Formats: sequence, structure tokens, C-alpha cells
Amino acid sequence: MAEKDSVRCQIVEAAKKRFSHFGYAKTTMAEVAADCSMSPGNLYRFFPGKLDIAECIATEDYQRHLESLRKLAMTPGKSARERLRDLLFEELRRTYHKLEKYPRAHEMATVIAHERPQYANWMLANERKIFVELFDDAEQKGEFAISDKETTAEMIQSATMKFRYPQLWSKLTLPKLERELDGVLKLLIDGLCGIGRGATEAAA
Amino acid sequence: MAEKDSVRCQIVEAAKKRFSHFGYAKTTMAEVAADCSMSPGNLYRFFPGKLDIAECIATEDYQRHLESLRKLAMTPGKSARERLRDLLFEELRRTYHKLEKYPRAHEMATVIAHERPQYANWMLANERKIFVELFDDAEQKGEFAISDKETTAEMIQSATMKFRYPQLWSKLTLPKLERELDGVLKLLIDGLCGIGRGATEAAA
DNA sequence: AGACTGAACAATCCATTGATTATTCAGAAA
DNA sequence: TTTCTGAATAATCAATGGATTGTTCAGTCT
Repeated sequence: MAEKDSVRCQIVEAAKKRFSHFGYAKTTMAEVAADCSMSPGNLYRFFPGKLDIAECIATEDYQRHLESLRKLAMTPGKSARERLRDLLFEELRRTYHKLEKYPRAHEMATVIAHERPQYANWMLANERKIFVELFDDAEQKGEFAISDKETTAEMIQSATMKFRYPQLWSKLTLPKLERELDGVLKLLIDGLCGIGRGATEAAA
Repeated sequence: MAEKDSVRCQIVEAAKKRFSHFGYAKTTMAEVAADCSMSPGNLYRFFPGKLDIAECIATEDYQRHLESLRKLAMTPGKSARERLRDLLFEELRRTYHKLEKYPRAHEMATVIAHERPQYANWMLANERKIFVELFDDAEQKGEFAISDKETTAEMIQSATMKFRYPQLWSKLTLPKLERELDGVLKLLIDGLCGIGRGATEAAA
């Protein structure tokens, strides 16, 4: 069992190197197998198919991301509003930098999104859980009370789509995207009327 | 001059029929010319190229749309909030129905967006003008006061991307999209705190 | 002179085909 | 028995070149 896991891990590492260097399409199962000193056929005892290796790599990375989001959502000593802001900014920056550093990641994301349409939904649902935790906490501390938290989380995701897959919808630079997210967030939190208090507080 | 315009119009009408029936790629300049009983070369006295005919068709249609938006933005007897809602819903419904009725329209939109990247920006800028007019009016009537109206308009567009090209980002049905837009709009107007008053008013 | 034509050209498309590759599985090795 | 191999298969990809099509322009017609 531990044996099996270590082989799986070896395969994933080999594939990770190939995928990020040559791209998903340009690496063959035979190459990954050779890197692991095994036959192509043997890969299929550990993964149902090529795409599943990619998904495994993506998920591994995504779990780390989720962890860091959870941490941001619960940072003590920060207002709920600040933490919400931190969450969405982290989301934007992570994907932006990831695609900047590993341009091949875009190909992988595209392939997975295309062949496994539910995958993106699963990611969104995971993040919504974090939003809901944050809202629960905010309610307890009397910062704001949201009646339908799950729905509200969906609405926030809907309104911030552009910042979740930044390079996909626009060719804006990161600073411009950040300024725009800042503006959207201010609207989402305070509403059009602005309420008066702390219009600058959010920009800090 | 009037002569020239009528020929242009004839070309546009012929192209419109072909494009919506067979698609942009599948109709040839020769066919459009034949429909107008003229040679292919003659088309180029009226349009710089094939894409410009498509753009002309799109723009004609878009101008009508803009007009209807302007009307909605200025409907007397409605609150600014209601009118803002009407605007965004009209936007959603129009594109949704257009693509449902003319599936070929998607191809044309894609081609134009790809070859003329500035076109989409021009459309967005036009609509922002309407938002700004609406905000001016709202300010005058004391409904809400927005400091930077142009920027606020940009933020609203940013937050409602998903509903501007509905079939592009999701496979949701119109009713689901409407419910989602409704939720996003409520957030945008009232903010997360909800302010207390009229949580149901927006859903009416 | 101005309006228009249609053959010519270059760019693009697209079907065909030959090569590559993901996946399977009968059987070898341990 | 369990683990693994590697040739066989079917699906996909990439190259090719022949046909199609957007665009031009020398020249005809009015």
C-alpha cells in the first residue's frame, strides 16, 4: 500500500516535470513511463488514464491553495470584511502568478475543464464552504448578518468570475485587475449607496 | 449618395440572410454578390472586406439595442434602482434570446471579437455612458450619490460579465441566470450588510 | 469619367493519408 | 499469485497538396 503510493507519487512527479516543461499534449505516456523506468502499460495500474494524472497534479496543488484560503478566512484580529478581501485577492494573485510562471498550466486547465466539466464546479463548491465559514464567523461577531449564506457565496463568485480566471477573460495586468477587484469588492460590500462610512478603509 | 446607400443596404440584407442561414464562414463573397446581381469585385466599392459587412450588421443591430437601453434607463416614474435592474436584465435577455433564435450569431460574435478586439470595448463604453446618465439622474433625485460614476459603471460591468455573454460562460437556463443576476444585483446595490430595508423589493 | 466586371493571385481551407500515441491484454517474470 | 512487460489496436494527430475563396485590378461598358 505504502509501496503503491510511492510509485504513484513517482509517476506524478515525472509527469509534473514533463507537463510543465513540454506541455500536456506534447508529453507521451511512454515518456513518463520511461522516466519512471517502467513500461507504458504499467502506468495504467496506478491511473485510469493520462488525464487522471493531470487531474491528480491539479488537485494536489489546489488542496494547498484551499488550505491557504482557509487560513486567510480565519486569521484572527482581522475584520470579516478584510478577510473576505484577502480571500479574493489571494485567489486572483495565485492564478495570475501560476499562469505567469507556468504558461503550460493554462493548457492543463483547459483540457481538464473541457473533459471533466464537473471539476470546476467542485472547486467552486469547496471555496464556497470557506465563504460560508467566514460569514458564520462574521455573524457571530456581529459584523454582518447574511440570511442565505450559501446563495450569497454563489453571488460573490458570480460577480468575481473575471478575477478567478484572469488571463482567460482579459489581457489586463495584475495591478489593473487588482484595482478592478478592489472596486467590485467595495460595491459588493457597501452597495451602491456607499453607506457613508469607510469608503477608503477597503482600499487600504 | 442615396443611390450608394441603397446598394450598401442591399448588400447588407443579402449578407444578413446568408450569414444567419449558413453562417459567416460558409457564405462566400461570390454568393452575396450573386444575390445582389453583381460581381464579387463590386462589393469592395462598398465595403473594405467581408468582415466589415458582418460588423455593419452587428452594429446596426447593436444600435437598436442601445436605443432600447437608453429608453429603459430613463423611464419616468421608476426608481433608479429599478431602472438599473431593467437595464441589466434587458442586456441578459437580449443576448440570450438572440443566440437562441440565431445560433449563427455566436460565430459572428466570435469572429468579430477575435479580429477586431476593440469592438467589444467600444460596446462596453457605449453602455457605460448610459449607466452614467442613470447615475446622474439618480443623484439629482437624491436616490444615491456616486462619486466616480464612470468607474462605478466599469465595476458593475465587471461584476456582471457572466450575464453579458451568458452562453459563453455557462450552460445555465435563462431562469437560472435571471435568478443569479437578481442576487448579484441585490448585493451590488445594497451591499453585504443588506442595510435592512427592502430585501424583497429587489426580487419583485 | 464613373460604375462595374471577372480573370488572376495569394491566402486559407479541408479531405486524405501516413505516423503517433493512449490504452489494452495475453503472457513473461518474480 | 501478483507484478509487470511490450506488442497489438484503435483513436487521434499532423503533413500534404488540391480546391476554395477573399481580394485586387486591368480593362469594358455606359
